[in-house]
Amino acid sequence: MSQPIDRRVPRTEVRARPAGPPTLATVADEAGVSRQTVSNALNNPDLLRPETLERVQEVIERLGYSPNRAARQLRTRSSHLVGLRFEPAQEGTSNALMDRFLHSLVAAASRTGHHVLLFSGDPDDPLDGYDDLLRSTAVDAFVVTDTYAGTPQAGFLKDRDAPFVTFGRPWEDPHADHAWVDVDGAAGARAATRHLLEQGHRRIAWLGWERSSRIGQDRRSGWEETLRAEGLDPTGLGVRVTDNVDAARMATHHVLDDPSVTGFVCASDTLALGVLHALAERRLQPGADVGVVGFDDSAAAQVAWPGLTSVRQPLEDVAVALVHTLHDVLAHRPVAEQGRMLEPSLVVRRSSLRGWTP
Amino acid sequence: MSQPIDRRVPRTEVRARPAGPPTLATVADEAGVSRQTVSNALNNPDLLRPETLERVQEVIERLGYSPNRAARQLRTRSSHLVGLRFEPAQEGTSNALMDRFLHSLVAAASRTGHHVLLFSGDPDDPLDGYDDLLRSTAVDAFVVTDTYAGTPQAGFLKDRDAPFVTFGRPWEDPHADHAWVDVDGAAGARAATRHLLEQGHRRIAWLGWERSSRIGQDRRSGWEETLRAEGLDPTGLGVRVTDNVDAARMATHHVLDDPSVTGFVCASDTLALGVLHALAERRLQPGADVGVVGFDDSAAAQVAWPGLTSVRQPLEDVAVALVHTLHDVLAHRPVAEQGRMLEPSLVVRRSSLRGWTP
DNA sequence: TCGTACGGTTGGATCGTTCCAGACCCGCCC
DNA sequence: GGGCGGGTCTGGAACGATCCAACCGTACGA
Repeated sequence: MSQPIDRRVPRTEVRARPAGPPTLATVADEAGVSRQTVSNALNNPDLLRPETLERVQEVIERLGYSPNRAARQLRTRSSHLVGLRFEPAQEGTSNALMDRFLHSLVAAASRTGHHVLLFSGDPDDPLDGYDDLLRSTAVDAFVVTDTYAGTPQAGFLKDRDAPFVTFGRPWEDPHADHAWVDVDGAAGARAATRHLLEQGHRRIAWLGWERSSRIGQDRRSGWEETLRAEGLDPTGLGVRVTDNVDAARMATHHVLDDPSVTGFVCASDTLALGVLHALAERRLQPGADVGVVGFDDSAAAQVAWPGLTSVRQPLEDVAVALVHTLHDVLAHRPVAEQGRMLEPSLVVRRSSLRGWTP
Repeated sequence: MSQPIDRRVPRTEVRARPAGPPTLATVADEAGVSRQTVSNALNNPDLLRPETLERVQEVIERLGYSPNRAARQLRTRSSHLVGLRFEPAQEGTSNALMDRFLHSLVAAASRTGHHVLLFSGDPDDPLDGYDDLLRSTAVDAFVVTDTYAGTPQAGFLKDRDAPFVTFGRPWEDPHADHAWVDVDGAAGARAATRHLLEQGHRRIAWLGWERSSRIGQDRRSGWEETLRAEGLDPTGLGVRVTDNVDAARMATHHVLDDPSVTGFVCASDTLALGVLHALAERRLQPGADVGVVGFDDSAAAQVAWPGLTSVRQPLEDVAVALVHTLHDVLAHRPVAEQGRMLEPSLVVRRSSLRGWTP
């Protein structure tokens, strides 16, 4: 009878070069210290004697060691991932917000050692996808962006006490106690309207969305109160359409049948482009004949002829604020400000300037 | 002396409801089976007796159990995450490709149980960010999108034998043996040029990028060979500028000083919008007077006046092909086709149609 | 001299899953 | 009746990190 071969590998002996990347144990062996010491070198360097720290760091550097995320995640219960449900921009609208925002978010998150995990979900179910990630403890927190009317995500996530921050204030429930960051749309519309007033326009129309859009209502209120503050009557100058170029184009023709109207403030760049289309069809010159201002400063606004003045959201700042807030939330620290409102700025191009010629 | 309090918790006893989500052990206890059996119910259901399977599934459903991703990732060494380095679209260009592509990728990946992890990197170092994720075994594979001249990522990743697929063929090295998916830019330019020929144009200019852009050269070749096939001479009709509206606008004016030119095929929508600007300045009508075709069918093309004809990349199909290929690569299966070339399509709008009036 | 406090370090246990080897039960065949 | 094989299920070990309790000198004060 042959002896069974002992395949066990003694733990303390130096093993053959492992197949995968080096582990913490590899580093510890190599540096002649224990695993805990290496761990401390990474997470609590000030606990080590300087020369020990240096020696360990040298080995880490030399072996190109990075801690295994899965192991760390399993032990610490934090993945350093932030989940974001990613909806596509609708075709036919110029919503390039997401691109800019997303990059800002990725950059801001990376500064705190986090990554962004994208997921999708059934467009008809705003909650789809969240639960899976939560139950499998795949992400530490969520950034919720599509906070349209109702925002069921907030309640849903709070019920499971999942950490999250919304980009968009809680419209429905002003006493909601979750953290949020938002851009002051009314202030943007105020700036846009004031700008057209300064250009000498008196009859300035509003082209916006249906009444059900809280964001749209907010922006509209900025237009309305600016006109009133100037002693002007907005009655009959506010129009509501769906967010699409053609609907805006047709509505514009209707508005322009009243020749006294010479200015348009729009709830989106898509709508503003519709206004520009109508002007082109009427052979009116944007800027000189009619002033037009859009909203969001999308890529389309930047390349449209003759250059579309637009309200620009400070998405970089939004991203930084979101990450900052998440940081507090994750540390179970009381969030400094529960809601942070940021100011948009106006990017002036020729569509609102009187004195230019093609 | 007081006895030290024994704080140990007996393993076999039923513990109080745990704080976190249910684990595999919870399910096993509840269903009266071992952990392995629950694991099999999830990963190899056909190993279980039907009634056992059903019982386990019922408990899983009832407790709302999802496997902990970190633990699974640690054990199986696969995270089900696909890394994508996310570069922002340049301001002032209308590159809305990323938005559409990204959503398609997220959707395609989710169908195979994968998520997309975004990371950023030093814009000056195309390799930055990859190594960290690799060494910490945070992602299973990469999708590489920015395969401009050189594509150092491919060599870098192959050296560490990290699984990856590129969106973009290996221009520099046609014998590179990594998997890729790409869109046939020359075919797109051919379709665009043919379309303008069908509209009756004979002198059709090309507005493209510098010679160093391989993608640009590829697209240009489609224009050139289509003209030649028609017995037309492209000499003097090809112009190279940087990808920005104003450069294109000025170049267009220069080209239009030769009144025989009545058509433009452009390497990007940004350039095509520059052509439209020049036409507006000359009071020429797009479509009727001069035919214009862009490339990429960006959001700006869709909302520009009077509607910009453009070559549309099948990004949804690209994403599906990428994920499909990754699937093979990850299974260490020989990839069916090393490179997959997809055909773009032409979206016709009024900028290239003769018979329309504002 | 001894107890104590403390910085630095150690090995074992643990997170939740899958891999592995083997146990058990049943029916079948010699 | 015993051996065999296949279907089903079990318990221990492992993945690679961090948490924890304890250990070991040294310095200090009583």
